[in-house]
Order: sequence, then structure tokens, then C-alpha cells
Amino acid sequence: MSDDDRIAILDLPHRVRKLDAGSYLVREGSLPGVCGVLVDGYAYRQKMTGDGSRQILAVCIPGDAVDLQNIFLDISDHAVQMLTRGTVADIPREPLQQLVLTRPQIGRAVIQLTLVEASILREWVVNVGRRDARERIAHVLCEFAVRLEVRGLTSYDGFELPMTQEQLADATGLTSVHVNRVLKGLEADGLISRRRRHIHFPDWRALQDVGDFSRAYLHLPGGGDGAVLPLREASRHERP
Amino acid sequence: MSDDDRIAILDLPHRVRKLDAGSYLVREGSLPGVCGVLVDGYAYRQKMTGDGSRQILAVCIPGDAVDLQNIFLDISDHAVQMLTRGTVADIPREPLQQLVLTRPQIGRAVIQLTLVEASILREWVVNVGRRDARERIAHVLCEFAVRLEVRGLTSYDGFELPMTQEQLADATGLTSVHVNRVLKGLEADGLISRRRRHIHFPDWRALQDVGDFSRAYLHLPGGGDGAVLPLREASRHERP
DNA sequence: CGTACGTTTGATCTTTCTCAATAATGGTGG
DNA sequence: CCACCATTATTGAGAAAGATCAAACGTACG
Repeated sequence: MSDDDRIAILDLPHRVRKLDAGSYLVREGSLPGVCGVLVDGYAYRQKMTGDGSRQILAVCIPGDAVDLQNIFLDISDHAVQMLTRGTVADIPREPLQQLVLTRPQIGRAVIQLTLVEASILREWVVNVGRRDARERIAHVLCEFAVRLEVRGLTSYDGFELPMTQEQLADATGLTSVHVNRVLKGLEADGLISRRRRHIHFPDWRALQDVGDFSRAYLHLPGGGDGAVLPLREASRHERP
Repeated sequence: MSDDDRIAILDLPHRVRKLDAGSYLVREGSLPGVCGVLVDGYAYRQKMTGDGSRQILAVCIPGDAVDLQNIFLDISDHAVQMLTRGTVADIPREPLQQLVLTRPQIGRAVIQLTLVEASILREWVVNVGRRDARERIAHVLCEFAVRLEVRGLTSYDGFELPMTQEQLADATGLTSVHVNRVLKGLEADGLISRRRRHIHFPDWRALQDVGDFSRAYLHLPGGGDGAVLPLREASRHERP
């Protein structure tokens, strides 16, 4: 992308908002006039079924665009809700559309973002459709860790999982009770260690194996399957 | 889209191929140089897990573009395989990319196609993650019927389901045995009727209720939730 | 006409859910 | 700073949906 393109993006009008945990960025059925970008904090996409149960479709981390869908489609087919308190920069639809449609390199970048999101969603289907509870949880933890790592959001001793076990259940198609038991099982087997919501991976390789995790579907630059961008060494070893 | 844009699309170089059932359009891990458009026949997207089970992610029907992903991403993260014998028109990557990036209206259209696919995928996650077997099957049948209907591919007495119960199982995260029992249950309750793979809906409204199906997520032109584009009357009534 | 594939059925076994109760934790107002 | 409250986490017992295993039955097709 050219400097010119970058400047055009930074020049986009926008409004920054602070949001509490639980507040909605987008409601299902609404027609948002802006595209939000998560500056700080975490959010999740969700859909409800007719009988009131919830399925979490994706977790948004700082730096993610929250409504790329809604720039080009009218009615939002799902809701986006803050997982934690945080900050969002809202960019109006029209000028962003203009940029995407008239600047080839920006268009390419936005399309790629959209496609990577779709790829993550496909893996999410596989996770929920064809893996057992233990694999599902391990997989979600791996995915989350790698995505955080790539953005530089992990610390030397793991990361803070920004969700309750109930939300983890809604992400994996399980119940919170079962999630709790599986987490305890993973911990008992030395695959994770926990202090409150803080998660640490004593044996990153083994956890990936349990979760049937391969980072290929994240389409990270540099490609490869773990060789190029492994979790940093420091986070792979137990602190005594 | 302008006539000019339409002509540009039709002028795109392409090669038409006939394919047998089971042949691959795209393999996971490959770098396809073309974007296939299904002219005739059905295909499905799939991913395998480490232990060899398969998850079907989407069914492609005639008129669908099969590798929109692969125009802008390099390594394919999933496979696409023919469900039946059929015909595909392959369009080379480069000229298609050019068109999408330099012609705003074509760009918009392709982005919208991509986003609708993502929306369908989100509903697929909900289906597999949060609905029971009966709901899942009913939902898949509804979705398929509506998508066929919109393309004018259903007949007055239902449609031909182009997949085995095993494939239906892989689409819904169930086993083929259980799919069989659920299908029989739906039939016993008068929600569907079957002759071989031919499916007919004696009570379309009831089936939608069972499957918790609402067409909103398909983002069909005309919006609405069934009022605008209902299944045609003829297909809603039993033939004695 | 036989073979391969798909469907159907039964019996049994697991995983996961449900319901229910208890314990921990963090935030809040006094 | 402390007591209290609302969440969240944890645990147990029993129930249920769906998986697994195994076999028989059709049906299309070479």
C-alpha cells in the first residue's frame, strides 16, 4: 500500500467512543452507518437462536474492524457486543466505501481482511461441528493466543482471557458446566495453567496437538505452519 | 452495474470443464490460479480434522463462484469438491483481480457476494453449535430450498437433494445413522416427504419453524422475511 | 447377475446436558 | 477499610441426545 493510501486512511473522519462491557456495537437487524475499529478492549460477534441460546461467532481483538460486513451490506445479520470495556473508532460508511472502491490497494487490503475473517469462521465451523469438547477448548485457546501474539498483546507468562466460562461455552457450542470440567482437565494434564482468567501454556506444542490446531487458516504473513511465527519462547516456559 | 461492466465480465477469458462427482475443484493447501464458476451441478466446501473426520462448510449451487477467496489469498484453507457431475468455467486470477480492483461497481458486487457467503457461514456456525439434530437438518433443508428457489432450480414438487445422508451428516456435525433417524422422524411428522433423494415440503411453514429458519441472513434482494420471496405456491402443496 | 454404495434398523455405550447446590471473587456503597 | 451483593466458578448426581458397532436390506450400475 502506498504512503498516499495510508494517509487517505488516516485522514478518514472518525469519532472515538469509550464503551462499557456488554454494550452493543452493532445489533442484529440494524443498519449501522459507521464501521467501528476496536482501538482497545475486546468484543464478540454473536447470534441468538429462536429458543434464546447464543452462539459466539468470533472474538474481536484490538485492531480489528468490527463491521466490515456492514459497509457493503445493509441489514446486519448478527450483533457485536463488547466483552470488556474499551474504545472504538467509528468511521462513517460513505467515505470508507469510496476509498475501498476507488483505491485498488486499499480495496485489496479490505478484501483480504474480509477473506481471512471468513477463513477463521470456516475453522470455527469445523471446531464446533467435528471436534469434541476438549479439542474445541484447546483449539479456541490456541487460536486466541496466536492472534494476540501476532498483535503483540501477550505477555511473557501468557495472556488474560477476556471471557467468562459461559462465554467460552457459547463460543464452542457447549455448556458452561462442561467448559469448567474440560478446563480443569486440561489443567490437570499440564496443558494449561490458570490464575483467575489468566491463562498460561506450559506445553504449547502439546496443546496445539490436543486442539488439532494449525495456524495455516489464519493466513498470517510469512505463511508457514508455526516455524515462522511461533509463540515467543518466553511464553512457552513455566515460571516456577 | 453498468452495461460496460457487464460486458467486461463476459469478456473475461475462461475455460469450461466438465467434472465428475467427487473430483476436486480446489485442494486444501493449494494455490489455485483460476476462479471457478459453477455452471452446472453441485459442489461443496470441506475441511478435514486431524483425526480424519470431515466438516462440510457450504454447498455451492449453479451460478456460485467457487473460489472468490482464492482470488486474493494465496494458499487455499479448504477444499472444494464436486457433489455431482457438473460443469465449471475457470477464470484466470489476474484479469479478474484487475476488474474487481479497478471497476468500483464490480468491486462492490464481488465484495457483497463474499459478505453474503460469510453471513451464510455464520448461520452455519449457529446451526452446528446451538441447534439439536432435528433443528439442524430442518434448517439445512430450508436454506438449500430457498437458495435453489431463488435461482429457479426447484420444481413444482420439491427438489433433488444432491447429497447422501453421510454428506448431510458432515454438513450438520452429526453421524449418518442419526441423520437417517431424524429424516425419518421429520417424514413421520409430515414435515417432509421423500422419494429417493427427492425432497418435498408438505408444510413449508412448519418446517421453517422446526428449523428456526429465517431467510434474513441470506441477504436476498427485496429484504423481508419470507413475504417478498416465499417458496412458490405450487411447491407448498401436496400432490395426492 | 453380482458388486458397491447408500439406506435402514437395533442394541449398547459415551459424551455432554440439566438441575441443583455451594464456594469463590470482584465491585460497591457506607 | 469492610460488609454485602451479584457474578462467576466449581462440584455432584441423574438424564438424554447422539455416537458407535453391527447387520440387513435396497438399488443402481457395470
